[in-house]
Amino acid sequence: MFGEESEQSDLYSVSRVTHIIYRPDNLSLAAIKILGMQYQFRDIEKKWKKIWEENHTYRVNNDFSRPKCYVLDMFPYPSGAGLHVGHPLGYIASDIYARYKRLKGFNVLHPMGFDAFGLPAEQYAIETGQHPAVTTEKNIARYREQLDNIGFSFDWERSVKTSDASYYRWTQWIFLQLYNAWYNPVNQKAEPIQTLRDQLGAEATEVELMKYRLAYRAESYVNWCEALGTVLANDEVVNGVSERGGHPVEKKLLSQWFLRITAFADRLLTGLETVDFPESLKEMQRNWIGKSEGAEVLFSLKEKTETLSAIKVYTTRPDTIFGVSFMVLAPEHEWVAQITTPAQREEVQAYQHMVSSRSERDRMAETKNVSGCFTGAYAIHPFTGVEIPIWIADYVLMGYGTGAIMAVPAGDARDYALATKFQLPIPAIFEGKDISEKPYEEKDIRYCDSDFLNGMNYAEGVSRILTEIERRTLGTRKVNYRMRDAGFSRQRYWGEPFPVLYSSDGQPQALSESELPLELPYLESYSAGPNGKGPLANAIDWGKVSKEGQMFTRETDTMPGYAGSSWYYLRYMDPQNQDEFCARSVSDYWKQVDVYVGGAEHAVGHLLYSRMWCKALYDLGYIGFDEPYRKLINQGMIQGNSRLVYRIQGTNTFVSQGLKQNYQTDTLYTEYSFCNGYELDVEKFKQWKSEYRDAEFVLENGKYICGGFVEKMSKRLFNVVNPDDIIAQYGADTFRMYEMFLGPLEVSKPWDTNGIEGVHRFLKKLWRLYADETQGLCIQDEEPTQDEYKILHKCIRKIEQDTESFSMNTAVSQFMITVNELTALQCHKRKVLAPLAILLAAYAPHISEELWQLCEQEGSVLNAAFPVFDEQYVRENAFTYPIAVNGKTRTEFSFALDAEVADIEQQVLGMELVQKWMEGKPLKKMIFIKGKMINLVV
RNA sequence: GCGGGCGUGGCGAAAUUGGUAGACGUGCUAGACUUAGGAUCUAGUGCUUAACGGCGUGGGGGUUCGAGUCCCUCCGCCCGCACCA
Repeated sequence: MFGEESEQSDLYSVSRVTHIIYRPDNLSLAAIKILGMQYQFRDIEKKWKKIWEENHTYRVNNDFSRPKCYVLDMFPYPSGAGLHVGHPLGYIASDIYARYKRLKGFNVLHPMGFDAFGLPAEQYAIETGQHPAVTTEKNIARYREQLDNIGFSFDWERSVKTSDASYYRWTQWIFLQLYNAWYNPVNQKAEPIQTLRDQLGAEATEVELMKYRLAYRAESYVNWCEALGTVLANDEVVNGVSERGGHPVEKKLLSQWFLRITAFADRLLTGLETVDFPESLKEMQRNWIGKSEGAEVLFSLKEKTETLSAIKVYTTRPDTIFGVSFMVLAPEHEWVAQITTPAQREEVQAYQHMVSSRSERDRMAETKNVSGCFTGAYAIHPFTGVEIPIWIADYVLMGYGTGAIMAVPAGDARDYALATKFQLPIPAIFEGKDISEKPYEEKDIRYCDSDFLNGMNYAEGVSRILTEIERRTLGTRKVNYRMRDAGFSRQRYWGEPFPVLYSSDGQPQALSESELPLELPYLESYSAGPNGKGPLANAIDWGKVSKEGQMFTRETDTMPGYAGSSWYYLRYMDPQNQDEFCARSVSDYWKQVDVYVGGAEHAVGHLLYSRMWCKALYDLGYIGFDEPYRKLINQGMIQGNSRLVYRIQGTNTFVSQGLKQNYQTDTLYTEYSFCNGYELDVEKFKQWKSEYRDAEFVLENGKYICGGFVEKMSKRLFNVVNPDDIIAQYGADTFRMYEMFLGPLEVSKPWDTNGIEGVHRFLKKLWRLYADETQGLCIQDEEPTQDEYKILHKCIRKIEQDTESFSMNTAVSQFMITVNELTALQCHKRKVLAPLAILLAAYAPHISEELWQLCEQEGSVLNAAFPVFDEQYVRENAFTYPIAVNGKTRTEFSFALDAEVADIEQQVLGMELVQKWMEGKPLKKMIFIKGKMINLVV
């Protein structure tokens, strides 16, 4: 029987954590009691903040003897707007998890830093007219202050800023490693460029090597954004406009640095199977990588030219080759000029001009209408020998496959559309499928009019045709990826300078490691340089370097925002290291990030790039793992709850929402903070803006009721809620618990200030279990009853389960239930309340510490161990009623804890009834809940 | 169009993963204590019915002793991708 062995102390005093986080030598217990017997959250939080800071409570040691846990948040851009209540949501969840794991005895790495380089910081600096270095520092200070308010357990001594030279020195260093490496397709890994030199022999030129380097320079069409004056990566362009600011983006041919991420495409794909990411995010990455398997097939030209004898197409449906009735090239394809007949030249050029003059956006909008133009040239079908006209059309993209396709109108919607529009033949090749209205794109087919494929199904057809194509050397199997190499140059000031020099002939030359960091020069003006160059081009002196008697110029572009964030999780492990980006022995200890919490918007940007960097560093032997994040959680957004008022047109009179249909009104935004729910505080509103000072109001039931809806939290919409205000009013502990209570972490939900009262009330109620407002401490030393232990253990189990699974919302509910139950029993017993204080440590750390002291426990709650859930007790009290044991039972001991004592008589009665009903069939097991039969196993 | 996810009270949401649907919190309604209360406490609160009861997890169908949960189908919403051959 539980409770008789006097082992209760083990429930909470097991100190498996060896290092002492805090010992309150400097505080007498008497002094603590005087703090007041009301829940004085301001004093409590101030006090513990100070103690934690003075004692470096959250300092993390690289103590290799202990099991590790790495809990990471996506670090923020320190923007000028500061934090709103939505930003810390994920941080709170990860902090709870980190604190919980610490109580469980893990050495927990839980750092925070700042992604200080990049476009947003520079744009903000431009807007405010200050130097980015200044605004960044200022913004960071503000972020830091706001974050500290919330009571996070970050080890700030490990903090990184991507814009610090001591940090970007290593960003540049990794860039050089990528530059000095290539992807060996035979070994399927990145290797030092030397192994390529060995293969190519002594005559390998720099130009040739550049075609293999993982960081390489090439001339290519890139996304050029005129308004931002810079190149953007594919993931920074959304629907044809820039992600930042929504400016138009066009294709421009430029010489740029790229990362050869495509070399890792297959591993980025297969690696997804080894990590615990949300399925939707994995799917996004799979789509972005866009692997497709097919074949490249050669179609000889009828009229061969000097340089071109055949058109190479890429297809994923080689099985439909007998349905080819024409071919299509991308309009900008270099072959077009070579094959176009004189008769068609004018028409083709007009079409090419039309296509190239359209913006990305126009082109996207035009997806419904097909257009195209005949080149006059013909190819020969490799199997039938039939002549096939060659067209150009803009639905064929230069950047994918070979930029040329074989058109099968019977099986492809776009080919079908073009064929219909220009009355090209649509050969039927699928038995019994009607293609008079639309093509047939499904794969449940049998072929007809397809020579040796006739009668086969899809699987047989594909296999046969591929064999045949390769046997006749008409082409090869080919895997294609939609993903492109990542543009790595930005014509910007606020980023990492490239550690390269250019000789007079334009050849890049890497700086040596001893020359790092190449510091970003301080510029007075960071406006764009000449000829579409970045601001660094204005730093004339900086840009010229004399070395060993030769003149060099520096790269004036900088690295993109994602450079620094691609490896920061490694720097946290060993942030002070002057000699390496991270010592191998240290990264071998911390290894992967165990839990990474952040927004889904980084799905195809940061998360792909950092996975690629990780793989490259792994291949080159710098780290011992090739996936950076073991588990990823996407927290939802907290949305704004906008409030609207209705002004009668042409007046300064505002009418309550319920009455507005009687008037002609304009709808205006008002501050969310002026409202209690939907009720407007009229006085606050009047004082808001001078134009409202004399405003009048038409009320309903004496109240002004606002309209409202949910949208993005933004200053512009007056729906921003600052965590500082909430914390000033309710305290950090209430704020933390409320954000968790709002709903599941992954789900987006609107902020609602009203609901916070309930959580605050809970903490006050909790406090009253320990201390009475009038009579002071009320903790008792009596032995708890069985019921009281039940309540505690139910809570231990639930908090443990919920915290492990990031279901913080139900964990908070459980705390409320527990406190309600203990209050009802008027339980003030130390042996229940002390472990309860520990259970709360992860969620509401300040009050947890305070309550622990009220229990007159030595040391810090953060040094205690998580209470142990007593399985034995629960097993012995299971209320299942086995008739016979056979196989699986649905009843676990977990259910039994909640059950009231089952009424045995009722069970026996139920059993008799069931046996009657079963008419003698063998009954092996019955399962009861509270005396009611609910399941039998037969 | 393709892919992923979702649909439960006035609202945010629970539901031991197939086992008493709506825990917990808000909101609302009473009441207690109060000079007062935006403090605190107690009770009630899915719909319907005077009551017994009946009906309830987007609609319809199915599997099962039993379905919010599994299957089929329709409807609605959200997110991602979108001429990728």
